[in-house]
Amino acid sequence: MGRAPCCDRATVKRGPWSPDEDEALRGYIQKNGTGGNWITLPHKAGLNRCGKSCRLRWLNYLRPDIKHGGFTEDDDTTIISLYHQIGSKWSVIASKMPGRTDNDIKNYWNTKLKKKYMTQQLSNITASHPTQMVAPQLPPAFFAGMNPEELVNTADFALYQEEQIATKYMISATETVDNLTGSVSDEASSAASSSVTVENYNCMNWSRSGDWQSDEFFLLSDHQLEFDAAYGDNYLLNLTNMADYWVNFEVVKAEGFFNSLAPLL
DNA sequence: AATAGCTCCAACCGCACGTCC
DNA sequence: CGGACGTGCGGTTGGAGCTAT
Repeated sequence: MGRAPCCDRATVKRGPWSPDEDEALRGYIQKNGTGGNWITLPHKAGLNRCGKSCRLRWLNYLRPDIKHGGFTEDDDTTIISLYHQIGSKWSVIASKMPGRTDNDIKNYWNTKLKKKYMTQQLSNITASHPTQMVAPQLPPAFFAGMNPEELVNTADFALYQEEQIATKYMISATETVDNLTGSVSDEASSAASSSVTVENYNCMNWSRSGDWQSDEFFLLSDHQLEFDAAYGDNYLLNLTNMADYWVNFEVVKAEGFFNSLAPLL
């Protein structure tokens, strides 16, 4: 059984806030503060709203000294740097940027900065990833030689799972980078201009032949970079080596390998 | 001018965590 | 100790406005 909702959705107002509601909330909080209880606040303020909705409206919009939009190049650099270090910890990132809300930064990231960041990272990858791939020494993986079943229920298993998934995508990403005949920036800007939503990246057939589409390119790059952000450059390097190996020598075996892992993933 | 596609962002949702009783 | 409750967070959605065809 799920947890009971914090308020009755059938009776409280939802959706966009009216100017009157904004004024009622602003006026009440400026006069009385939040009282440390958002659940009872809407009733006291004469608002037919959920407490969570009031809190969100105050923190993200009505609170004094909030900056909306107008992100500068310096802001971009700060956000990208922090994202690279800590990932999508929007509240932490917002805490480093006075006047900015986590929601604002998150939206800005998802609509603008993400593409900029990915383009930067892809440029780095292609610059450090020559077309002539080099077979790495074996074993290339962190967990090579270990029995996956032994990792089940251990703290490492989640990382192991992610490594397998990441490896799968690194293979595709490596192929993608190598298959690009035009410049990366051209491909990236082309992809960025078309908003592509792929609902389930697992549906991708990683071993299929044919030309790569821009959405696939970005999809793969996205995951590649997420893992990079999560585990750092060394992790990316290892995965790149793994991908090189599979792509160069073991494509067929790799497919079987991943199929055998499927029950564990 | 119509409309289909895209971008942007306010707001919602559900989960995790901390606190209180 | 554990259940109830409030809060904070990241992910996601819906729709208004904009742009391209």
